[in-house]
Amino acid sequence: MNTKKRILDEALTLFSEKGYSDVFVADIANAVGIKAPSLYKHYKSKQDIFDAILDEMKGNYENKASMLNMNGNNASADAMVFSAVSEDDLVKMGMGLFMYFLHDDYVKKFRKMLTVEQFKNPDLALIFTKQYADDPFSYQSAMFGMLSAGGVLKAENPDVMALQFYSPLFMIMTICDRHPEREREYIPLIEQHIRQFSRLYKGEN
Amino acid sequence: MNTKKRILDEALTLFSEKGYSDVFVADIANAVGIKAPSLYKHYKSKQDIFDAILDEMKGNYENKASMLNMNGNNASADAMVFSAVSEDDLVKMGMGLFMYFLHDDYVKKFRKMLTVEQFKNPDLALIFTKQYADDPFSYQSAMFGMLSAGGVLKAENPDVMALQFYSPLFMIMTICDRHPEREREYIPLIEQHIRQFSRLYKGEN
DNA sequence: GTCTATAAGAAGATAGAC
DNA sequence: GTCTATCTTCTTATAGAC
Repeated sequence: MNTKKRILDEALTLFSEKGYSDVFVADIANAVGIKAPSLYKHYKSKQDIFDAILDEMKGNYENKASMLNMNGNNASADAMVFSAVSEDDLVKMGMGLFMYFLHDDYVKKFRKMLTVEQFKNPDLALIFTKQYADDPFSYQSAMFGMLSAGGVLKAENPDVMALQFYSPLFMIMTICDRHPEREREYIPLIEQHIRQFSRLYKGEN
Repeated sequence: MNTKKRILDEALTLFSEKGYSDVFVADIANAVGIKAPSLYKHYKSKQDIFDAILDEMKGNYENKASMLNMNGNNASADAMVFSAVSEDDLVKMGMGLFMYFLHDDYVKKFRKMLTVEQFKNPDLALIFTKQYADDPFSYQSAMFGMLSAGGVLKAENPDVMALQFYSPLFMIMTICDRHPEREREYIPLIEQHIRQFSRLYKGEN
């Protein structure tokens, strides 16, 4: 891989663990296998590296979001697919979403960087909330709304349904970011949650 | 208030917003209203201030946890209190917990500091998970278990019930930490969540 | 594009007067 | 206990050879 791209990858890895300020230009260079001054041939400053990571992410996100049907723009189309949703379908969808967010290396590192930088940088706070709250809520709320309207699920507030479906996934993801070794303990709980959710909301038509 | 204590308060405020590394000794001194060198008469280093904040928190937590019945040690006693729990009781308990966590100035600042320092410091990661996951889960799981056993709520997995009850509170708290102005939008959703939860799990005896 | 050498400045901490 | 002055170290960034 070319050096310019490798700098971004190593910098993201370091920023996600130690935060922007505790990563020194020499650390990034060392991870790439060059000396610090060489790095300035590729980026004009440390801040420039950070900005390039953000730009790269913005390019990636819309693609991934639409791939995962997470952007809330096409929920009505997706609801057709889910109109005959079973408990197993919901488990598959929820576990797939959870596992992707939790294990995709790039997604995980970027989320951890957002986590530790969010209060210093309002832009990152907005990105975090959009990617991990607003977008999932908006998509899932639309989906549960359709499923309720179709009688597949009970006629309850779809915003609340989305909150109750997604929050456990989000919360356990944050725990696993801190303690990857506890993943084994929590994965079964996620599946039990989704099955219990499905049972509780099963329509009575 | 004495200077030694004020240093801790101002340092916590700064650490919670900017993280340990981006807060300079001069910033803390300035917030207190003294010059940086004076600060070394009270603490021997910047790290010493951070450690003192942690020690102070450890002294506070057990008291507050037992006050809030959050430590999971006396759930059986509390379940008696809740054995005749109504939807309004559950709303009161959930909203009280949420509002306390979200608005208590000290609790909020300490949580934000844990958030931004968690990946650098394994001790902080453990404290975060204990205070915001393990302790609430253990208490609530015991409580819902009792309420299920007493027929007040359906006989479902109490660990999952605790996860589904508490995760939305936790997740919305993290959103409000980033965007305090969105609190007005989310508080009604929290209440709707608790009422919907209560209705879904209401026992059929 | 990578290196060594180094400038420029920031930040933690100490010395010593008051 | 607070101050001014200062030391030391660390960190970003540049200069210039190869």
